[in-house]
Amino acid sequence: MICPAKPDSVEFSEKILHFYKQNKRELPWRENPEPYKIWLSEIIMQQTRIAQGTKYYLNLLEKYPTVFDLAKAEEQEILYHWQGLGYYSRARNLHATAKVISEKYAGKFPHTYKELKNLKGIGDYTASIILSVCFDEAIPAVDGNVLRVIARIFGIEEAVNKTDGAKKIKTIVSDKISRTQPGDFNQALMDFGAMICTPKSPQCIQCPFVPECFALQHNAIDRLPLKIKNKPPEELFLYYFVFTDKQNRTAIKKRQKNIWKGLFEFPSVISPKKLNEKNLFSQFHKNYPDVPSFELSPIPPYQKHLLSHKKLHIAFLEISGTFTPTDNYILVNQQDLSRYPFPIVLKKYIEKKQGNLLFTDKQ
DNA sequence: TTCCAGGCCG
DNA sequence: CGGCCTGGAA
Repeated sequence: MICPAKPDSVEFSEKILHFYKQNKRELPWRENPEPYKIWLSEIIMQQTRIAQGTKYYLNLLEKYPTVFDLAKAEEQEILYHWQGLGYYSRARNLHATAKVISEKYAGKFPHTYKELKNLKGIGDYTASIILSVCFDEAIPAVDGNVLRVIARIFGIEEAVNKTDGAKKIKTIVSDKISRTQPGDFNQALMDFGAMICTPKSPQCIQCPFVPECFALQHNAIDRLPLKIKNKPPEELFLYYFVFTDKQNRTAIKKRQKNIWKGLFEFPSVISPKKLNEKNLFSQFHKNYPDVPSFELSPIPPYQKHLLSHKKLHIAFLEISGTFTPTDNYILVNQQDLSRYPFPIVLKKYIEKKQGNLLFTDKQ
């Protein structure tokens, strides 16, 4: 007896591929998908909106047309081009992997999941998308969009940001994935999630899965996918000391660890609690005993800056005086600050300050 | 003003 | 499983 193919499996894949054919987003790295471009774009697009990431993709591809160019570059230069994109470990890992690809693999990306995953910055999702899009391997690439789409259509009640829920979803996609066009299938699911099955107010009116969608039938669109909330971020007070000496120089230093690792910052005092001027001043001199004493002006208003796990309150103290460089501090001319990679809050502060300087110069 | 989305690493 | 960043939406 002949066993008919599971109708729903064929149908799911056909529906999503049909959607993709009609609605595929035209993205620069999709035009002619080489592994280098797919990899570069995927690393950039992790945790990033397409609109923001595309600018960085085009710029980085222009600066580094091949994996060899990227491998040859200085890490600091890559971080410079990465400024403002956040999650800077992606840029450091990008560089490390470019070196491995160009040296160990002669510039060609490996074709196995295991080898790809061993490369820094390439996790399950990115390995899978490279394999399916570039090498036609039928392996599911599950990103946040896919988690949402599958959780809704198939009624997955487990939290999708926990191992159980994610595993369940991966199993479903493994079953549904098109064996003939796995790359298109994976990208189709993500586009569908980004365009139709959106986090808030999804466009169910345009959805081809209305008849079978669990969430729609059970009035669970707002409930699914379930996510367990993280604990609220810890508060942190960050005091930056922006020195201007007689030669118009400012002290900066590369961060060695934790937040913004690899980027530059000013001498600082960090405290879990708000400090008054007296405590701040003594804390500063404890951190930098060699720096001559100076007049401390009142603490200016704090700027809030939210990270996923920390709530920063930042104050910039502008000091007229000399900073004696200790450990890795360097003295940089004010107008050259923009050559160094800074976190976005500092970059904006510097730009504003330089704008002010230009303005006062013209007076 | 707050809330939230989005993969990888150690 | 906690740490890592930013900008856009609510």
